[in-house]
Parts: sequence; C-alpha cells; structure tokens
Amino acid sequence: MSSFPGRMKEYPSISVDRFDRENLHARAYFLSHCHKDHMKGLKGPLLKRKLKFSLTVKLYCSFVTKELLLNNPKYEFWENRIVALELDSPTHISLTDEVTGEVEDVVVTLLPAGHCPGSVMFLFEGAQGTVLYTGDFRLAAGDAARMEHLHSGNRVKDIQSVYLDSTFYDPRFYQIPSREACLTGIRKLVQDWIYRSPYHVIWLNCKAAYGYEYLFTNLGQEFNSQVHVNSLKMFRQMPEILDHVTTNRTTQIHACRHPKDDELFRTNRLPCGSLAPDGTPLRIISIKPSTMWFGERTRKTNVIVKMGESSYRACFSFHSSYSEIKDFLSYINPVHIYPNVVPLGRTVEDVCELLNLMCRKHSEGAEVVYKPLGKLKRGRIKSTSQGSDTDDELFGDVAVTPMRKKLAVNLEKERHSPEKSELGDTETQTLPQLQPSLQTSNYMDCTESNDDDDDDDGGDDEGDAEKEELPGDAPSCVVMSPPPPKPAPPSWSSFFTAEPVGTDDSCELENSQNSQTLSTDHTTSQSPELFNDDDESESVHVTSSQSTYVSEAALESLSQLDTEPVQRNIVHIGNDGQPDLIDSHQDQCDVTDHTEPASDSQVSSDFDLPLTPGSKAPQPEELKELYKKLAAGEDVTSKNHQQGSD
DNA sequence: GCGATCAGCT
DNA sequence: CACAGCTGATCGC
Repeated sequence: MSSFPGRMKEYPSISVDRFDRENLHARAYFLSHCHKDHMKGLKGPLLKRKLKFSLTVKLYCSFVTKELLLNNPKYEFWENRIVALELDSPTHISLTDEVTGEVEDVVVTLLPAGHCPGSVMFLFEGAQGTVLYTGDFRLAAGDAARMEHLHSGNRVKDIQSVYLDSTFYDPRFYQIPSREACLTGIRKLVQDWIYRSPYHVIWLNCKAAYGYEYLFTNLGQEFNSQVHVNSLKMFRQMPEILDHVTTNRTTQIHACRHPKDDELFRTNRLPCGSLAPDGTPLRIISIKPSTMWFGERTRKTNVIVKMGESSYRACFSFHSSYSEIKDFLSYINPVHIYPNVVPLGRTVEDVCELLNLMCRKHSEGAEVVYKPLGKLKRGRIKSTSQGSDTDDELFGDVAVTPMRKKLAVNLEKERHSPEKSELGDTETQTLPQLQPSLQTSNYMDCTESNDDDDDDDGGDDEGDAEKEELPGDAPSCVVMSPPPPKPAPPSWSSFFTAEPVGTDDSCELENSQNSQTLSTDHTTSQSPELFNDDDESESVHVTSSQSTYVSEAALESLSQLDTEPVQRNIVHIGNDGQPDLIDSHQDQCDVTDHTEPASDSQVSSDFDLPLTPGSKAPQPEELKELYKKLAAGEDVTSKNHQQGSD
C-alpha cells in the first residue's frame, strides 16, 4: 500500500496520488491509476470545494484511468477537470499559482506501468531536473530499456529522483514468476478442468480491484469464451476488455463476486448463483490469484498450488519483484530513490538502505562496464554496478530462472540469449509448443509455496512437485512454471488506450452521455484544427483557458487541448529560439532531443534501444563478437571491471 | 449524518 | 503470506 505523501521534493507544487492535507494546495494533480490507496482525498469535500473556486486546477491521468474513475459517481465532479493524456507523449503543462500568478513549467510523460488497466508512471521534466514517479508497477527485466522516453538520444536520461513502488523491494521477494508463466499455468489448469464437461466450471476468486483484466481477456481468448463478471459498465469504452467478459452467467469461467462468495463456494455454488439448466450439479473449482515469490536460488517455481479439494492458488502479481525492481533501477541509475511503500515486516530504514545501493553515487565507483547495446532487448547484461553483491549475477531473467528445472532452464536461456534476441529474433521460436496434453498434468497438493528457503542447494526436492494423483478428480497438483513459448506478451498495451467503441452494450451498459465524447479524444484528440496554433504561442496555456461553460462534450475535447503535447510545443519553442521551458535544466538537450528525433524515434516504432551513456554505436561485426563472448560467459569489459566475479 | 480511522476479514 | 478493498465499530464534528 502506497504511503507516498503526495509531493515530490523537486516539484512540490504538484501532487501525485494523494489529494488530502498539504496536497490540497497543489497547482495540479496526477493520478497514476485507479486504486483506492492512490486516491486518498480525491472525493473529499475539501478538494471538491477547492475545485469550485479554482479555475486552473486539473487532474492528469491516462484515458483509461479517467474512464474508470468517472465510472464511479462519487468522482463525477471531476469530469470537466480531468485531462487525459496519451501514453508516451510528452506534454507541456503550465503550473499556475492562482494567487501570485507565478508559473512553473513542466513536461510530463506517461509511461506504461503494467500494474492495472490505465496505470502509468509519470516522468516529470523541468527546471528541477528529471523525476520519475512510478506509481505502482509491474515491469519485467529489460522493460526500462524499451521505454523511449526514458532515453534522450542514445542515452538514458539523467534522472534526478525516482519515487518508487517498493512493495517487493526486499530480497525475500527476489523472484516472482513472469506474467506469461503465471498465465500459462492458469490457462493449463483451466483447460484441464473445463474440458471435462460443460458442468465443470471455474471460479476466479479475484479481489475487488482493477488489475485482473488481462487474466480475463487472455482466458476468454484462449477458450473462445467470455468470463462472467458482475458489471461491464466500466469497460464500456474498452473493447479489448469488453470482448472477453460478459454478464451472461452461462459460461464456464466466472469471475463474478458476491459478499459471501467464499461461503457460497464452500457449498458448491457460484457467486452469481448460476446453475446448470438441466439441474446437473456444477463441478466448481476456485482459483485464487495470489502473489507467490521465491528466493534467489529457489528452484521451485510452481505457479499453481492446490489448496484444498477444489481450490487453487495461482501466481499473480501486480508489482515487480525485487530483481525486477533492481533491474529497473540499475538501468535508469537515478541520483535519489525514494520508496513509496515499505514492504511488510521492514522499516523505512531497511528499504532506504537497500535503495541507496542502487543510487548513482554508489554505482559510480564500479561504473558500468557494459550497458545494453542496440536492441538487445531481452538479454540485457546486468551492469553489476554495486559490486560484490551476490545478487548481481542472478539478476537478469536468465539467472533468476530456477537452476535445474530441466527444460525450463534451457528454454529460458534460449529465450534470453543475447545472440538470439539481437540477431535471430525468429530463432526464438524454437521453443516447443505447449503440450496439448491436458487432463494429465499432475498437481501437487500443497499448503505452502513461497518457501523461498534457498537453503537446499543439494537439490533434495527433486521430484517433489511432480506427481501425486489425488483420489479426487480435481487436478491435483502444481503446474511448474513452464517457460512460455515466447508468448506474445499479454496485450497490456491494449489497456492503456481507450478505443472508441460503438456502444455495443451487450447487457447493462447504460448509455451515458459521455460515451461518445471520449471516443473522439483518443487518437486525434489533439487535432490541431480545433485550435488555432497562433494564440497558443502565448506559451502559457493556462489550463483554465476555457473557463466558460460550453457543452460538456465540447469542454471535454477542449480540456484535452489545454495542454499541448510537447512535440508541438517544442517546435514552437525552437522557433523563437528561447526554450523558456526547461532552460535552467542541466542539459537542454533533454528538451531538444524530444523534438528532432521525435519523428525518427517515433517512426522506429519498436524503440530500438538507444545506446547507453558513454558507448558508441557498435558495428554489426563487433556486436556479433560481443554477443558470442557474452553467450560464452566471457569477459566483455573493455576496461577495468570484470563481469561476474572479482 | 458524514468523514476519518481502525480492526477484522478476505 | 504479501495485495486492494470491503464491512462495521467508534469517535468527532
């Protein structure tokens, strides 16, 4: 749970994810995602009152977050004050003090956070430096390298501070099976069950929060079915989700809820009360998504654990693991890191101590030997900045992989081998397809799974998880996390955009008046025609420029235009030669860099990974050599440090 | 009567 | 296990 107080040292005039107390005085608000612990004060009477008297205060978030937020009537009063921003589109915002008239400019960029639909990180750039507020995130190792806006030209931006989702920043949570692995395990379990008969149904026992949607969509897709949920209302603008969920109870996969659903389940009933039409009793199993973690050297990575006769836990995490966070931090190499969360059983001091190791000053001495080159997307080499730590070599996905899960290891290696990632993308398809065999997977009955007792190197637990036919006919054991066959990553991207949908109200989609409004914003929201560029050249487009009331729809689209995507601004700034925007910032190139490569970097669609600071573009030949060495575990350091040992 | 806080439960 | 978020009790305004 976030305990971020809402304000960042560098930009105290804005508030992020907290809306009470001091934050009531903010000049602008930012909401990273639609979870209650990040919305404290957001519907409070004080803030509501402030809005009434303020002309300029806005709330910035993603389109999806806006949609989800406004789904709750308690937040409706925000409607005309929310400015939804596109992902990966630097946007200039003028922060005006309504009393003094003082103005501060920042550029904000929303980066996908992978935590729940609409979740983003905020990258702020302004006179006080570049600051990243991560919100909550689940990013895999190497993801930072793929984020264009964390880079400036070929380099990683000079990031002053990171306000970090440190939920699992504790070696205890070293490893959490990847999203793909978890999904694969769940898919298999579901398949094992529902293919037995139409009376075999699944209940996904999910908590009341956004974040499980990708599970629903993936299962819906896989089984060419729809998942039963209580309401579709919030997804009415999100066809990617809407397509795979339903309020029709006659389906084999349920994620519906009821205040007493656990109790109902114990008596073999679904939360929705659905029964087979012919009276045949349903065979229900429940799958409860829960986070499972493993120690650094654990070989067990069961993503499904049988808890009882017909109940299972399935690995599922909204947050990055320790190693994922470390990977992220070591890549962006910030000067300061502030935890937003204190992991359970730890103190702030504990976390800070650990985080300090990841700060720039600490890594400096052992400065990076080798940083990712070109588009070495998967197999990025850890830069082992803070020497000694045994974690380091185990840092990447590869190392985190259980050591002797036979198949698993090799596959993982294959998948992450730099050679392949860089040169032979297609090769990675050599992975075996999932065994079509179902019915037979053996599950282990367990009560515990997260014993990360890495103690046993001896490998006593060899076949532990493998067999154990329980008498019951319910699938009875653990699915080890099978390395997914280079899955197309669950389409998280789809959650970050709210595509217009032709109000396909299947069941209970109230056609609210705004259902059309939003649709226009999405892609062409910043259509220049609507605004006369000239009068914007005033540069300080105070966000309240439209104080008069127009139709809601009009206002809606206007408010989207209040804040200029930087690309346009930048051009403008370039013209008058005075980048008054970020001038005092350490390096203006940060700003200008946005501009000119803008076209080219955007065109190069999948974000070829820019070079790391201090490196120069390697020739293909060199690269090959390099990768070979890397693959062979040889030393690739050009100078001083060795890679693995000392 | 509402909001904030906390315990309890999931 | 942890999450995210309910419910319900209590207290204060």
